[in-house]
Amino acid sequence: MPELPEVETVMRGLEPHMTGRRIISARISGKRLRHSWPEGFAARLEGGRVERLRRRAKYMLWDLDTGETVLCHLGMSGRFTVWPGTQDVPEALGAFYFHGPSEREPGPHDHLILTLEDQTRIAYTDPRRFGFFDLMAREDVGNHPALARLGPEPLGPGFTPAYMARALRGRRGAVKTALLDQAVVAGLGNIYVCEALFRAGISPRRQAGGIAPSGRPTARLERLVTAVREVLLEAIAAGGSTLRDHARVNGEAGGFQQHFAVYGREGEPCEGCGRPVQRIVQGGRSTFFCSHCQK
DNA sequence: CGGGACTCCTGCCAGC
DNA sequence: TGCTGGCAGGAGTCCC
Repeated sequence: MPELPEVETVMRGLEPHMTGRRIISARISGKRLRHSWPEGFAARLEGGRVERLRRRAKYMLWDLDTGETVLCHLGMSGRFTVWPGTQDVPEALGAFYFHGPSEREPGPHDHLILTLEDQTRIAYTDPRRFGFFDLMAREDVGNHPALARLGPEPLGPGFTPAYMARALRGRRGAVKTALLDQAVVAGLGNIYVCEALFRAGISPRRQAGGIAPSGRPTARLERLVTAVREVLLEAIAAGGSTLRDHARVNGEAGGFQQHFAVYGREGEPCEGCGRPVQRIVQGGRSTFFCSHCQK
């Protein structure tokens, strides 16, 4: 699920339920996710009021009035589900994650369940356990190892053709691999890199440094920056992409997967030229592209 | 510093 | 029907 648009969708879904509310109970599965749970994690959340939700790249942050900030990454399969306090647990989701509205016993892949002061319940579910939570003083957030070396936000002012020219100059690896490097630009994943390269008409196999030989912006870089921004904004507007499960906190699917031009479409006709979309492997991960439309 | 291989974990699907 | 291998939206570590 989670690249930048999916994390943004989840955060927007959680915001109206969490912002301004106090956490009265936090329960963790105790199972190790990508990292061990921080010392005293649940106890340090309980009693805290959520002041603000933020996103940085694929990370979500919850600022609490205790002075601490929760850092969360969804990994590959992490998702949040919300049950507003005034509402019954939805039937379908209840069967899947909880055993019933009264019991609300956690399912096997629920790792964190919050209860807020108005009885809203928020569950974090993650079968593969590649996600993680951390907790730190708010002023230390920027120094957290996961955040300290991230590149600019692709939807922020720092992501420009001039920046990309400097960032890619001299890189000998493929441009596709460079765009997945969170130190180059923070928040892109496999789907949106494939889609952006298709829109920009750039071959994923092209050498990254070859797009910016002089370290100055080029027409290709202009197209790339524009394509990345457009694909992300469209995906956010569609509520993200849902491949195997729901991305949104109310259980509804995102819709952007309907708009994939190349991702997951090996063998299907390219919407530009009709030739079959190809799949190759780069850095151990699938790349989908059209070798005719992308040069 | 760059980059490829490998790793963590479970679920799902195609193919036999 | 049932098993097996491959693959999946991420990212850290190790090694060259």
